[in-house]
Amino acid sequence: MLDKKQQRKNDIIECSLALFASKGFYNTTIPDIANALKMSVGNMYNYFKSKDILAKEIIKFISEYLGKELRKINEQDITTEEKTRKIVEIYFKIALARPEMIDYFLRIYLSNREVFKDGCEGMICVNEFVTEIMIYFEEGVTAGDLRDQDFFSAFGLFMGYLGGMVFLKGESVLPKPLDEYVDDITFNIYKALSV
Amino acid sequence: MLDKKQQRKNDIIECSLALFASKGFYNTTIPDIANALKMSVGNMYNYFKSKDILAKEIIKFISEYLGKELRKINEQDITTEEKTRKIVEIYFKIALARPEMIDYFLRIYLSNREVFKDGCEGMICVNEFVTEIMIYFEEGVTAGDLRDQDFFSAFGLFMGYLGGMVFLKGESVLPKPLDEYVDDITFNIYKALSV
Amino acid sequence: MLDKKQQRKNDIIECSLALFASKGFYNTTIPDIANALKMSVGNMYNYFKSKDILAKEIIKFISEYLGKELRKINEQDITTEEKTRKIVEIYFKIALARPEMIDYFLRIYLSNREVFKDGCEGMICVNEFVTEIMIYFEEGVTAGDLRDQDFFSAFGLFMGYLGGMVFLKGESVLPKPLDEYVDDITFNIYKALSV
Amino acid sequence: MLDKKQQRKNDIIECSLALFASKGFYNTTIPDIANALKMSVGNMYNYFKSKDILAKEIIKFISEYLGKELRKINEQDITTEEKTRKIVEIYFKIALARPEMIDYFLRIYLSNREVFKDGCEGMICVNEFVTEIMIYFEEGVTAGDLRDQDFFSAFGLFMGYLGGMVFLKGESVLPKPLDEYVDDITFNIYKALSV
DNA sequence: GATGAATGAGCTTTCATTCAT
DNA sequence: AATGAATGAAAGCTCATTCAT
Repeated sequence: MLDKKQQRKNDIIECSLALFASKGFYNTTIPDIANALKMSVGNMYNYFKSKDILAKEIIKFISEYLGKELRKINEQDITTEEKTRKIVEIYFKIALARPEMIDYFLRIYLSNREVFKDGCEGMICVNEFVTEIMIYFEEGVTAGDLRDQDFFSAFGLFMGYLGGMVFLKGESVLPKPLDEYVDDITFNIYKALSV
Repeated sequence: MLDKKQQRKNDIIECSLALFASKGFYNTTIPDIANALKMSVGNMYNYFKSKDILAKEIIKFISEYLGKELRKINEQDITTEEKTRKIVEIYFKIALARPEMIDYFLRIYLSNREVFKDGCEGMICVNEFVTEIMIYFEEGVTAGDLRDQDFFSAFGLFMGYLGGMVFLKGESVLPKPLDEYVDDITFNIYKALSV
Repeated sequence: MLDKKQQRKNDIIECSLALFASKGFYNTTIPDIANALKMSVGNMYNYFKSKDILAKEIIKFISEYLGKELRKINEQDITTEEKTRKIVEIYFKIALARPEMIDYFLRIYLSNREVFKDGCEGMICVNEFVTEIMIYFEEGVTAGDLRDQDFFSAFGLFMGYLGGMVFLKGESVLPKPLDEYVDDITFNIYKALSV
Repeated sequence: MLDKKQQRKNDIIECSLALFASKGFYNTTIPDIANALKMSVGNMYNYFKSKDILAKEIIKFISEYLGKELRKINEQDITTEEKTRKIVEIYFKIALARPEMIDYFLRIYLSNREVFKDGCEGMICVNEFVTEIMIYFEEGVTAGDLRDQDFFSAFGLFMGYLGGMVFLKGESVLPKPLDEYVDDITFNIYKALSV
């Protein structure tokens, strides 16, 4: 039974993640979600006590997902430069295969402070993901590949850059598909961060 | 009279810019704005036919403002590296002095596609600002300072990075004030983009 | 204009007073009231910011109404016994002519503490009415007609008694019309309270 | 088994009595009650077919309880005046020891006509209690102690008075504890009702 | 140009009750 | 008897927009 309820929660998360990402938080209503799930509105509230709480669970879900992917890369026995490329690759791969995840991150989570104010202070709800970037960075420094600078300065570059590219993609202004930028971007990032 | 009307429009833009940036688009109501301006709700509609139109005028206003600042830099007779630094500086300076502008750009414009869909396709409403970055980049390439790569690849790095840092600032996770990052960031960007 | 808005507020108070008294607070909805007034739901909220606030305004309205009636009696130059009878009479008269007032007092105000908790602590919202009873009592004592006892002991008797009778009337268990009880009740009260 | 079921019904009654009295009928949900009893919502309905029915069973329960206490007094071989005092005493004693009972009576039963409409017409559900007051009154008259007046006139005085005092207590406006009013109140009531 | 009352659709959330297990 | 997920109608309240003045 526990499993079944958890499965249902997951369904709701996946479904509302897609809806929020594509229509925005305030333009997606609980009836919209319930409808898409062929579930009654009232029953939704048996799983998530409020729309805000649902939104927070989603970002945690995404952070865990991204974190796991990054962990796989961090665990590989490859050079920092190769890791850099793989991170760029996986980010764009996810942006392609599951665009709702990156979109949610960029457009819902980052932009609706008021929703995430209570319970996601700082980077709590996104901790799993940030941690892996931190590990990537610190191991790179330890290995003598990356310059030892303020972590956030490096983090801002890496993630701002990738996010920015996905934004541009979303605006349909990129002349080439995202994956054709991997070389350039990896090169730029590594050039910027390396010793 | 025309001037007076234009002045009034400007007041509305400045006021709603501040409100949208701090509370979000959907959490700022027309009565909120009217109230802040000590103006009647109905009268607001004599100046802007709808909330969405107002939002679009605001982003144009910001783009023009930022564009002008960048133009001043582009017009200076300094090295590309110096320009790079000055752009970083002015961006952070504005983020400090008029945070609502950068916030609006990052949290309202970039995140509420549905609002800007009709009328701000591509980068139309933000054209003035993007153009200056393009000029900076192309002149840098012409001067032999910057590598000749896809513009958006460079744009994404530059703007994604700066935006990312302001986001981090907003989340209060940065250990140092923004301006203390200028050196690092300028260095990283220039390192990434230079030949 | 001020007058017109005040008039409208009054209409709403009178109408919702009647509805609350007859159907109960929780069984009367804002749409019910709006409907009865041929007014839109949204517009109701231009006059009263919430259902609770409306409920509080109503009890103040009633208290003022009752207070004024009692004041007229207190101001008369008659014996305490005659005043006693007149108070009983006016109470029953109002219970007959405007039963919603007494009903609201007994069934809405006294029974829904949670609604009146904030803003009507103690007897604030009912002050006008209680004050007059207090005056009646103290003048009676001063005149040497009433025993000098704890005010609330006298107040509880007087008002509990009258309220109780109206309750019984509401339950349709009284064999006679209310006004035929005036003699008995006046006699009992005066007998109880007099020296 | 039957006994066990009856015991369970009793538990539900006691528990929901407390909840209704403290939070109000409409602010107490079936899940609230089920929760407090560590029982499932569905199972509650095996014992009481609806919330309204539960409410009616509760008032009967209270009436029986109060009735029994009064009966004990009526059966004693004491003067009417002594009986009067003992009734006041027991009423306040219960208001102190089991305030939920008196509160339920005053705030739930008397104020939510719509709930008790079908099944508790007149004073059916409260019959046990009223009967004892009637016996007290009639025996007092027979004994030559009380004036022979309309029963309800006397009942309203007695019960309205006591209820009023408990209301005042609930509003925290009484300067003294309830039991210190026993003398005054007994005196007033007996003075009013006696020949 | 200016006011603000009025509209009404729509939102989030609640809850008595049912029913499959 | 017991569980608790599911239903769905309805509640309080909001707000972009209109319009009579």
